[in-house]
Amino acid sequence: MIKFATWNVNSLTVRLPQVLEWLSKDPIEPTSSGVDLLAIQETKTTDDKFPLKDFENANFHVAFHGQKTYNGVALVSKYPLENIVKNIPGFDDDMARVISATVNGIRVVGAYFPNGQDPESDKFEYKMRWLTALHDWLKSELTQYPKMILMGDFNITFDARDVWDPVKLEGTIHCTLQERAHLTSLIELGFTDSFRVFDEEEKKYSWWDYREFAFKRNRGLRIDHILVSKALETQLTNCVIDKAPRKNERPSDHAPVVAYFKA
DNA sequence: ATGCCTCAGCTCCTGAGA
Repeated sequence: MIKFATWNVNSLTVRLPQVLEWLSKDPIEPTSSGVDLLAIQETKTTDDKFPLKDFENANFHVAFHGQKTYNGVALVSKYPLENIVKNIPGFDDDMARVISATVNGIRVVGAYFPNGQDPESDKFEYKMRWLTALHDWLKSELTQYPKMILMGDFNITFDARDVWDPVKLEGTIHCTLQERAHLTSLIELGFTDSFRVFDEEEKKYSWWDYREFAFKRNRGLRIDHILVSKALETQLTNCVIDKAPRKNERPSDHAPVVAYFKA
């Protein structure tokens, strides 16, 4: 059994105790061991301030790529991380959004997709360019690494099932046709949305606004995803969103997503 | 309501998140 997870922690400095606690046991079976690899987004810390020792003391290998105030990604793994690559090679970007490594023969790409803010904004235009660059890069990466997992905070919903009020939010950020077309392009490279292999229910989300008691009212979006390549999908046995950490006293606005694989 | 909550930082307000 191999367990891979993704979690936008909204500041690793604030969430470190929760992350270490969450890593200590399985999200479904508390008596079972914790995940083997966690992709973290929004560490919001520079590399010199990354809590390396805290993870090493807990026997984890880590790879991180951060910056001041915003963004920042990391991989936390029980197994050594090989061939670490930061960001999208060839794409000029001053934001720390992607980190990749190979673990047990599986290529792992952890990504914090741009938010986009508003479909009319410059940030949305950047999001579109970033998505094109990611697609083109992964197309060639897949030929080199048939077993690949692309996971993180995508900041895109697949369809109405991923949106608490699809009518009200139609065409707004995370729900536009342009964003979803890019997501479809990624899928067409040969990826599968792990969550929908097992869960076809509506109203299952990975993010809830801090305001208006959105979590309590389950007004959320499913924007955190684990995509697996065809060669890896044969090993996929389950995928769940763990809402438990969202109930913590000082939670991230995102919940972690976990995918399970047979060896 | 261009808000509501949370986080970081050139910190007592602002930008960004989603």
